[in-house]
Amino acid sequence: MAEYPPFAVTVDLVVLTVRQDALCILLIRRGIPPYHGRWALPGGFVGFDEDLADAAARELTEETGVPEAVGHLEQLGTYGTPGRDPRGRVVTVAYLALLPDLPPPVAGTDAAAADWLPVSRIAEAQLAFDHDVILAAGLERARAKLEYTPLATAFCPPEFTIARLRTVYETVWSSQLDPRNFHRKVTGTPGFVEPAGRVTEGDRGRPAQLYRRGSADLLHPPMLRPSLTRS
Amino acid sequence: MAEYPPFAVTVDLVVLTVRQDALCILLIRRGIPPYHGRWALPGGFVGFDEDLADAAARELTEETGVPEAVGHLEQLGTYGTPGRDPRGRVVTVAYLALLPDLPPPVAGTDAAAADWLPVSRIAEAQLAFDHDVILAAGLERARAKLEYTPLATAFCPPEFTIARLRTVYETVWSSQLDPRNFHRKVTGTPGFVEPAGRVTEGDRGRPAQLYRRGSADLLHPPMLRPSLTRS
DNA sequence: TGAATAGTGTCTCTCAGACAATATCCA
DNA sequence: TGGATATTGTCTGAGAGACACTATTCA
Repeated sequence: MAEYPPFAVTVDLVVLTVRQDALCILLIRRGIPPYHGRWALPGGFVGFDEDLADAAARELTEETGVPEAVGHLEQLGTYGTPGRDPRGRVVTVAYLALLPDLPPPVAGTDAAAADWLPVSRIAEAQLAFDHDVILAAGLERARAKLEYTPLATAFCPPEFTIARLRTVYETVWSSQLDPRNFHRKVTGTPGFVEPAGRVTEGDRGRPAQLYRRGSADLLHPPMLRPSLTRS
Repeated sequence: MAEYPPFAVTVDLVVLTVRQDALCILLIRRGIPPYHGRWALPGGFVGFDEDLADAAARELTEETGVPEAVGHLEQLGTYGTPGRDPRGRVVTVAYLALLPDLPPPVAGTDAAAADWLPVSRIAEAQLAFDHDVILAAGLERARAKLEYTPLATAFCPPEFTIARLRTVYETVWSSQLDPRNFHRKVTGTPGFVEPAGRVTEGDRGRPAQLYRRGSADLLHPPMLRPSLTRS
């Protein structure tokens, strides 16, 4: 292998959550060059004896403190254009994480600060490296996956109401959904959710049934984005 | 960067085509260790100043001789489990290529032989490395993408009949489709195909209109796999 | 003419979307 | 009681699947 050019391999994370009716992403403010002071995706180098998915899970836990079983983590794509990192030839494997709303993150060792930012305000943020491209891919992946998988439940706590699930869809898709049709569709899609047997308390209005994530990993029929329905 | 572990980065290709009503994949028989004599995905090391997609396109052209504009090439996923390559720490970025039927491939420099194998017979083939996992991912990606994109046209020559497009779907999905409903659906989906204005000649039966790929890159409504319709 | 394939029309069933109506809580 | 939210029911239109029927070629 000595005759082949050495690459550095990193993982970067697009960590999304829904908080206060806004789709938010976990970013760190870089404390070291390059891009010192800029917002960037959390991430880091892959250990020589470490699997890629393990490295992503490790970084996610380091940055957020969430146990690995919570939420959802999947590979998003790999970015390796020469020159994307001024330090050398760095190929990064991007992962997408979907998490329920969490307490504020702890700053990692190489981060001056870490915080949730609404994705609607990312345009002003001037992300480091090619992280704007990676983020865009993560957002589109998340929006698409809500259509045909039950991954919206990854944004929710273990038990949640249909209305909570609906706000997840509305937030990620930036569109309003009819509460009545949504309710019928979710409960009518086999394996999407299953009743927890309990109800909410203390809110305004009629108490809502609580549900847990179901066993399906593919939705039939899928939930369709209103914006794409018109052809 | 000197303090970070050096990786080798390769690209591997899942190259699919439809020939003689069988879904086939381009494989090379390895002429050098490791896995000497085994079938493997075509691929190779990424140049130090080369973009990942460029490396994939280069390998594809080297192995098949097709111009880059023909067919479809997209990133599939990245595989980097330690130990997946006995030569060292190799991370491979897999790409998926969909091509029209082509003349037999030319053997590359590091391949004792290259040939199209029906995917139905891959189980016996004992692929090298973790290429069976990568192939499985490529097949599932291809099957899924036929549902909501016009990529079935990538398996066809520039001008094709609806029946030809239908055999592509039937071959990739391993299921029979009603010719009449298929015709109505394809021609009724805006941007999927556009008439070329010519018809076939010399075949049995009524001549068929020829079509070209349309401008859409997403199908609304999508084509749905019969096997998944039942829920 | 008959076999073969291309393409159209029709029917039914399911489902998405609009929205009325009912249920059950809190103030 | 009135406001708010949850949940169910009804209607309509679009589209999928089944399949009869017509169109056009070759042998």
